[in-house]
Amino acid sequence: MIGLIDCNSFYASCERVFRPDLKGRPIVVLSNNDGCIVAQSAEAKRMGIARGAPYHQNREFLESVNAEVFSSNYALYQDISNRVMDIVRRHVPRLEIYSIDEAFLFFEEDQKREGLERLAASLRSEVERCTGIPVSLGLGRSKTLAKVAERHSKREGGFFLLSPEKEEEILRETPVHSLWGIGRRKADFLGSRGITTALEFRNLEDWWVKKHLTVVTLYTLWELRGRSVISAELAPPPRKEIVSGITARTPLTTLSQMRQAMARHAQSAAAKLAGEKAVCSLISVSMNTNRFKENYSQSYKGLVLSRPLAYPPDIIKAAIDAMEEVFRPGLPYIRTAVNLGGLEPADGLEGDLFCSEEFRVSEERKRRLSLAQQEVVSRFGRMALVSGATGMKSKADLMNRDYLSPRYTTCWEDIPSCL
DNA sequence: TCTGGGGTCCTAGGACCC
DNA sequence: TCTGGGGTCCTAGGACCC
Repeated sequence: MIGLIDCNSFYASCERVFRPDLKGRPIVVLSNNDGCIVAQSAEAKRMGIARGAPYHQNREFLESVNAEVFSSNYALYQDISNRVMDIVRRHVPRLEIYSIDEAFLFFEEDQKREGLERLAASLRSEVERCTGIPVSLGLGRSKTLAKVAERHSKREGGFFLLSPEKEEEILRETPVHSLWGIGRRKADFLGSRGITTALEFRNLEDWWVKKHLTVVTLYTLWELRGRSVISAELAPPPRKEIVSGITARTPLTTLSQMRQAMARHAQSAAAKLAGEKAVCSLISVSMNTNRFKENYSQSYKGLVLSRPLAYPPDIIKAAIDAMEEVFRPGLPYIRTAVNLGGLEPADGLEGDLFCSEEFRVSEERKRRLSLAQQEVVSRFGRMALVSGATGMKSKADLMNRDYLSPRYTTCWEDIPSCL
């Protein structure tokens, strides 16, 4: 049996942990820049507030129902997530952390129903007691069925074990668009062929799904039939790319503004790369104008690097060079991003047999400088040592976060106090 | 005025090679 | 008149997830 544990309305629940006065009140959490609604408490969901809706279109309604609004506080959410996952791991050692608020749990084949129910009950109560976060748990024969079970558990008080005998009944009442891996486009396509429930989808023939949809959708079909084909990733797989980007409040139109923006993204991406102990061999930059306005335009440039890079100033220079090739002065760019690809472990790198002694010395110097920079940053904070090319501003400085809650658990100044 | 960000995987099509 | 075929690699774009 495979379980899926999910933190209920995670971001909203995190905000409520330190604000018990918000019990019973609708809460919404906004995306970066306070742009969209990305999480809602159960109360807000019941009022019909949709995930992904632009905040500015819902502001009046939210005020009218006395909703509490928060900017995203990822430092807080990630820390609480770590605490939740530590507790879950103590009960079920074989777990795969799937996202900030979800994990798959893998149980022995022969585990009895009563044992699973007992385990689920103690797991759920301990997580809530120790962290303040309510969680729900669903179990099924595959990851996809565990997702279905978890969704159904919301109606069953937070736990549901989807046994094979119950699958047909539950899949009949599960809309096909709510399945894991079936998004809007695929649901629309299936709907146009008269397929609206998970059961109708499960009864399709393999060749038809492969022909009209993708092989991934075929895996979803097999999983619904109880064949577990989406594998368990008990250790996090190495990352394949790193993206750093932001949507600016006011358009960037000059080359010097764009150089600084790209330097900031490149620096932040390079820091993540160092955290992964990896090097990159592809770098690309993209610049987009407002996609909701006329004359939407995007500029993109990818570079295949002649040798892998890890040294932040090298990455910053490559990003700026790529940007300058496609930058069009005067266009009102608002979205800018740097993407590092072709990631490989830094220690697996082979030296160049034919490189000069001078080159070897300079590479060694860069390596030691990078280590020193990481040391400074880890001790004095991310902005303690930055490239001058960034204009000495961080991404966070440029973001709009009007409703940010304190970093209660990760910052000395923000620790709650009753004095 | 305001409409996110960071990931993964798949597919189609072009370039290139033998 | 007729203009191979199969493999690989890369890129761009689409779809999906949270």
